Amino acid sequence: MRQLADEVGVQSAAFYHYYPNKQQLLFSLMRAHMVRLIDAWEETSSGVEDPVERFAAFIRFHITYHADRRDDVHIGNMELRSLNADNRAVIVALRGRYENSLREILDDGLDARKFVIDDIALMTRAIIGMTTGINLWFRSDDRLTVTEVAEKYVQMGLRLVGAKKIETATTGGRNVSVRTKVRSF
Amino acid sequence: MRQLADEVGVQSAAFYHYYPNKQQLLFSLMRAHMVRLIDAWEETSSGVEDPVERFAAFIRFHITYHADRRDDVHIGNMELRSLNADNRAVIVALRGRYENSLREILDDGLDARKFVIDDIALMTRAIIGMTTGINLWFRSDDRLTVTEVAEKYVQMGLRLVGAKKIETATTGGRNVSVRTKVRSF
DNA sequence: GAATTAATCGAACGATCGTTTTATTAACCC
DNA sequence: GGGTTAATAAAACGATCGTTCGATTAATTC
Repeated sequence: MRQLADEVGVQSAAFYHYYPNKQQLLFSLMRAHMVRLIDAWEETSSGVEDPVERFAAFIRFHITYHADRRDDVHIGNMELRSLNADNRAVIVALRGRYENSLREILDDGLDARKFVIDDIALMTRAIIGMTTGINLWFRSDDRLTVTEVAEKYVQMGLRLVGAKKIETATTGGRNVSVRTKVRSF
Repeated sequence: MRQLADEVGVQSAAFYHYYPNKQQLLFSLMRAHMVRLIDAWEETSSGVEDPVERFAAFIRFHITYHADRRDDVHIGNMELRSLNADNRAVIVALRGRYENSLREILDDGLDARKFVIDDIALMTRAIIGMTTGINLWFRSDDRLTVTEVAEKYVQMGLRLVGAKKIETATTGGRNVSVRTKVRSF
């Protein structure tokens, strides 16, 4: 708390005027993050109807959002264990709501026979896992920009759900297929 | 330290006979875990030559190992930040070695024209992310056993790397395609 | 502009932290 | 079986933790 207060330029006691304790402060931060995430996706996705495009938009959104707000996401993922049972349940529920929006896309795409998916629940988790992993390694000064990474993940995602290659107006028609075979790790 | 000592049934001071401090204790645990992981994979994979089968074996191994040793893996992933720079570098290097073994499989499969991959580095990370995410949600009393989950992930993985469906002697010829469309989340 | 409330400070509280000290018991060696 | 080393215990150390207290300053209200 003293460290946080320092960074804000205030005494640690001042915090307790706004939050009853450390737990509540953390919880507020995490809930605010989740709400922002959900809102941002709903805004981004509004108007995109086709399941395939919606799916592509989701991956694009998820990756860029996670890359832009590394700290929020990191705390959101790592500090779940520091929440008490009640607070954790709230955050987990919000996360579930977010992940559900992906699942619904998969459902719709399946109904529209645009996707070929064996197990929707698993596919949802696979895609969330695949795209969230980004946060562990992505640095903006790497060989690829966020947008490039996102676009490559969209392609991988489409393959994963068994969609035909997307003919894109949204991505500007550049159906990139650059072969960047880099062996160094 | 007192809590750990309690669980071992000993006084906290006794620990300091074996480890100079808490940092070293954590580091030893994490390094031991990584070494076990790498060794286990090398044992499992020895003798499997075909890139496609090797790839399937990797996913199968990764998932079952992670499901069996949830605690080790959880500490390995979550406590990296608690290591000092030097120790962290060692663990990260070991993790890199492990992930490299997947990358080599992808390289080989690409050379043998068994895979279609745009960006090997990204594909490696996508697969690692996708399969490691398991740990966040898998519980052994879920609707699927570890083996079933692993097999489904193998199928998703094969799709991701653009491999033709695997004609399996190793999986016992059961080319399962059960359609478990479950809508509840 | 006096009264009230909000916001902050400096200092302290008790609890807990990683670690050390000192002493005692157990195991091993020639 | 006496001497040495290994292993543990009990107690304490100083540092840091989250939080509270009492006092002071800033802002707002009527």
